[in-house]
Amino acid sequence: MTGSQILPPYLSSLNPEQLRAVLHEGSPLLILAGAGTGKTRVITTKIAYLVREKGVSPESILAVTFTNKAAKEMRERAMAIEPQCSRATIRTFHSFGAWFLRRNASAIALDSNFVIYDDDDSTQLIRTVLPQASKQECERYATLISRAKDYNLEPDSPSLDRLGGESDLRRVYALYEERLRTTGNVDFGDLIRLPARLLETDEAVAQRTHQRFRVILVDEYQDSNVAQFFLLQKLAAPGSYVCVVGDDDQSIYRFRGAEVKNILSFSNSFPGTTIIRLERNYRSSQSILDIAGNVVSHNKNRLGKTLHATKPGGAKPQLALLDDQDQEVEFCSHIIRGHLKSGGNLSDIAILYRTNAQSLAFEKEFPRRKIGYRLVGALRFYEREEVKDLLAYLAFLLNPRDEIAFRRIVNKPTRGIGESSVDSLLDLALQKGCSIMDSCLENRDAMKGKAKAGLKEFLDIIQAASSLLELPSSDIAAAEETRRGTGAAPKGHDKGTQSLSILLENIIEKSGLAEFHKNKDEIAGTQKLNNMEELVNAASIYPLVKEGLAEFLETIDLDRSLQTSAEDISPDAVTLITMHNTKGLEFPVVIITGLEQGLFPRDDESGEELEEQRRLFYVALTRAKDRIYLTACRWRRIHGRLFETLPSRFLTEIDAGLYEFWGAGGREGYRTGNRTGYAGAVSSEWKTGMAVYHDEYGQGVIIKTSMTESSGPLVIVQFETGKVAQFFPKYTRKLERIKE
DNA sequence: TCACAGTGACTTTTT
DNA sequence: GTCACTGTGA
Repeated sequence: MTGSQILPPYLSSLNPEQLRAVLHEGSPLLILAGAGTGKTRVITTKIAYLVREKGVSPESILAVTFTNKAAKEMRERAMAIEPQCSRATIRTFHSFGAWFLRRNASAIALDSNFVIYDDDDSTQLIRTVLPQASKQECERYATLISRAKDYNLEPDSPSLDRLGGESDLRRVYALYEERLRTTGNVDFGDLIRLPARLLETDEAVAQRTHQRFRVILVDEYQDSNVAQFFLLQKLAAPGSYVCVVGDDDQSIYRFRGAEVKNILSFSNSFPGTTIIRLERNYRSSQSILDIAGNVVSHNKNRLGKTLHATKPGGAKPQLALLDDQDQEVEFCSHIIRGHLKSGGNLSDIAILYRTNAQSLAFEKEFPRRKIGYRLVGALRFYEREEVKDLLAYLAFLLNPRDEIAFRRIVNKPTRGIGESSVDSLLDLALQKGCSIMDSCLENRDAMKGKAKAGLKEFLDIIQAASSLLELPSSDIAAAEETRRGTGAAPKGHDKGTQSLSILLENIIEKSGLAEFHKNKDEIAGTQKLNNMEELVNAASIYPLVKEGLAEFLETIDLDRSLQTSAEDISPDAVTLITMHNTKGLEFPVVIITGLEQGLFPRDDESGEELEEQRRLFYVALTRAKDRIYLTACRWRRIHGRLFETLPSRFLTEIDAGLYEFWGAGGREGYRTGNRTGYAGAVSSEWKTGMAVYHDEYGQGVIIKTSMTESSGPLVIVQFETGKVAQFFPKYTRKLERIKE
């Protein structure tokens, strides 16, 4: 360690590469930080170091991440070293975009009270511009438009065709944009695209922004998309310091527009870039890193780095070849029981899978076996009908041009306002260019019978709610204060100030949503009323003013991870989670299930997609600290049909010796009723030169066999068609020996 | 406006 | 196998 005695403790505890990354200055910096190498530590230390030692003002630092969780952690850890860091802008990309747009709203002809549309809202908006299209078509358009925005493409961009979408994508995209501007709202893509565009076209805004942010840091850079890259370029002035941190091997969001090229070619885009690799891994044992590194080494498109464990050795990963999902559950239960017996906790263990549907088998069986579990990611609180209903009332209060919110709530619960009445009110608003609320007020007398009464009812609800927000209040300044902060949820509001919860309660009662959903709960045994109450609770920390409402809605729109109190009741539980959702997490014991060809990877995945799946496997493997178990089932039920499968090609790619077969080599086998796992039997009946037959591929010859004691039999067959395939012969009956 | 049955679709999802 | 969309009929 170089002169560690003169460094303050927060720096002297870093390893040499980490320290170099923290101290670096004078050129763009790309930190290639492998899994578990202390990436967050480096970036937070760097922020603190700049403020503390280099006299950089915290206000001039902008650090962006992808998730709220990461932003929160980054802020807290930087503040722990240097409290002044609370004044730095540490946000997610999208929350920075929203902040930037509200602050510069007038420069881009937006009302700063805009609401952020989610994917579902976007789909609804497309439905209104394409009334003849089916919901599915509209969803497809919404996805394509969202992707177009990820790639920073406009309706008239020549390369829009490359998205491979429908022929009239341009037309629909243009219609959608026009309608979205009419509502005055923005979608997720706009939160990145519009700030970039504004910085490009408005010299004054650009100058102001460049003057303010002198240091720009981006975390998880491998997940950035083209639009985010573009925004980064526009944010960076000639004198700015740009530092990005990421791991090209962990880029797993291509399907959402993430562009690995951003990190692969960062040094081309920012000439003079210094690259620092962090390869000392503090999380996993060497055996785990060996297999992970071996897996990802099969990718061509990578910058390349090798992780070294600070924990040498460790248990080899174990592969269990199983019959079916029942055995998979049995196997996982067995591992869990064993772990508990040796003094471990349930929360040490994570069961990973590729698709959410795979969690079902575990969910069904674990309660019976008294295994507590925690299902991550599947609960979509904000997508629930009743939650969206209530949020739509709130959105409409904030933005009376919000067509999607209006359509959702005007006749819910039913008040006799039919579709034609809704359309005519909207048409009139569109013609006059006035808000939907104004259109309703102006035309209320022109409506007939039932619709007239219904509309009056609706307007009364909105106006009553509205008036709650317009009470004279001295807290607007306080709300502004919160808003100006770092994006953290407000800590609360002054005593004596009324809470936003009052507004939500009022709407739930007066609108009839309470009655409406209470009835549904009684019939279907659902928890809709409770879910709305959950939202009321969440609103309690915001003040009862328009700004408080805006803050509340933005937090909800941009941070959907908010857990309800009903969750997380069992503190010690096994984690059931998709591989995608594990990014950034770690567990002592990881079981990766469903390693079958057709499921992971899918058979239609090749090229870039296949490489991304391999990276996903890499991410999954590097979550483990001590132990990894892998499972592959011979029979897998998908969409209700039973398929016979082959082990994942990712398994056959791995060098023999990097993992062991579970149950092999005299280890205690396990039994499920009368059946035994396939892995126990090691066969030597397969030899090089042997003629074999396969149902799909026809005749072939074994060109290679591998038969190490620990890794069991593996044969490579060349078929007459020219195809070469690898098999675990005991595992698949598809391969038969041809008797001479 | 609602209830029903037939049809088809079905990865991953930070924001 | 499950869910949600879609169209029909009351």
